[in-house]
Amino acid sequence: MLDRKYILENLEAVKENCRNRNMQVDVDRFAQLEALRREKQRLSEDLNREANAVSKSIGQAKTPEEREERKERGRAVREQAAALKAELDRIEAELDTVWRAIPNMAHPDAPIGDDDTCNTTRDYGKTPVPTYDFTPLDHVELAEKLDLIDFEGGARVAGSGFYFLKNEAVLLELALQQYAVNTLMRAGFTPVTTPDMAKNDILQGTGYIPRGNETQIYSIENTQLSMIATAEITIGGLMAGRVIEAERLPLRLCGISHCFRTEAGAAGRASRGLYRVHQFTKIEMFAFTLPQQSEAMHLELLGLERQIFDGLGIPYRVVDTATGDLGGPAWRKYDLEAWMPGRNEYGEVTSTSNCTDYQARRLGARYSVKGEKGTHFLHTLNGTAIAVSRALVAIMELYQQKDGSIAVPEALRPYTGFDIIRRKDA
RNA sequence: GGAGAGGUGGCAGAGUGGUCGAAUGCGCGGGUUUGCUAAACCCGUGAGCUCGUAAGGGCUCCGCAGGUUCAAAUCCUGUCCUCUCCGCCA
Repeated sequence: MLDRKYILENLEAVKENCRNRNMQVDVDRFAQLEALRREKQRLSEDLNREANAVSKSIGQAKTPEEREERKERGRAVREQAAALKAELDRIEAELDTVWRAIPNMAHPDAPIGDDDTCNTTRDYGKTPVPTYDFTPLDHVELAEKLDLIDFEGGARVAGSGFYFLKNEAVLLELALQQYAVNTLMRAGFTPVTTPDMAKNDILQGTGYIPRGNETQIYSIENTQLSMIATAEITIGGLMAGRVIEAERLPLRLCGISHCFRTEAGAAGRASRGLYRVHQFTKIEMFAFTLPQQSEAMHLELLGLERQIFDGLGIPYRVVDTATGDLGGPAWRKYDLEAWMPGRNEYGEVTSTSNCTDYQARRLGARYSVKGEKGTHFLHTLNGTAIAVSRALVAIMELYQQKDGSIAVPEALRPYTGFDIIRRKDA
C-alpha cells in the first residue's frame, strides 16, 4: 500500500499513475473516506477520553450514591463510544478495500503504456541468438524423442498443466538449482528452503490475492493456507510485523521453493509444454533494504540474473516493463526474456521487481535507526534466479544438436556429470 | 491424534479487576568518576495514530478476535502459535 498521507497530498499523481497502470481505482473515494475516517476517529477519541476519565473518578467517589451516579454516566458514554466505533470500523473496512487496490507509484523512467507491447528493450545478453542448419524442434518434441518429460502422466495424475520430469531432465533440474544457489551464495545471499504453503494474510501482505475469481493461487480447503506462487511470498513474510536494525541491512536471501499457479484465464495463450505450468521449481532472490539502497539493489539483482543466464550461454534481452504491465506492488520491473527457438521468439525467464515500501507497508516490515525515535518501512525487492521449467525450455531448445541430442551447458556439467543427452534407443 | 504448560517491552521475567504502558534484571543511549580500558554510580530508553511552532497533551496496543464490567494484561469464550510428555510416522 501507499502511505495514506502521500495519497492525499499527491492525489493527481496517484490518479495518473492508476491510469498509466491501466487500473481502475476510485482514488477520490479513498480521499473522501479518509477524511471521514479522521473525523470519526477524532470524535471516537474524545468519547474514549471522557469514558476513561469517568471510570477513573469512580474509584475516588466519596459516597455510594455518587458512585452509582458516575457508573451510570460511564455506561452512557461507553455506549455512545461503541456506536461510533462500529461506524468507524465500517468506514475503515471500506477504506481498506480501496486502499489496497491503489497500486504502487512507478519509477519516473519506467516506460508508460497499457500492456507488454509497450515494454522497452534495454539490452541483450552476451550470447548471440543462434542460427541452425536444420529445423529446430521445440522442447516438447525434444522431450518426447529423448524421454525427458511425461506430460500425459502428469495430466493423468494431477491434470493438464502438470508433468513428470524424467531421466536427464531430473538431473538438469537439480543442476540448475545448484548452479543458481552457488552463484548467489558467492554473491552474499543466504540460501533458504521455504514452506510451499503460506497463510493467507502473508499472501495478502505480499500483494497476492488468495481467493476470488481471478486468483492465481491454489488455496487449501478448510484452512487459512494457500500454495505459494513464488518464494517471494514466504521470504517477504519472514519480516512481516517485525522491526530490524538499520545496520543489518541490506538482507539478501535466496529461496528454493515450488511455485503453484492456477493460470486462470491463461488457456489459449502460448502455453505448450513446460512454458506455462501449474507447478515448477524456482530459485528466487529477495532483498530487504533501506530506501536509499533499493535502486542499487535492483540493478544488483538484474546483474545476477544476467550473470546466471550469460553463464548458461542463453541469449536473452532485458526488458523494462511498461507501467500497464507492472502489476500492483512493483515500482519498476525488469524481465529477462530468453530466445526460444521452438517458439521462434523471446519468452520470459526471469523478472525482478523493486517494490519499494509498498509490500513492506502491508506486511508491517520495518527498520529502526539507532539513536532515532520511531521506525520506517523497509524496501523489498525480488528477482528470479532460475525458474526451472522456463530455463529448461530455453536450454533444451537452444542446445539441441542436428542429430537430435541436447548438449549440456558448460556451467551445469559439474553438477550433472554428463555433457550430452542422447536418445535412449540410439 | 491424546494429555498438560505457556504466549507481557530488544531479551529475560514480575504482574489475578481501577493507583499498570506495565516492577526488576540484562541490553542499549547519555552523563559523573577515572592515566587508559573496565568497574561503580546517576539519568534516559516500546510502537502506531493524533493535537501542538515547541514544551507537552490525547487515543490505541500485554499473540489474535469476541464477551462480562463504569473499568480488563488480569475474569469468560473462541482462535492461532510455542513448549513438554505419550502415541503414530518420512
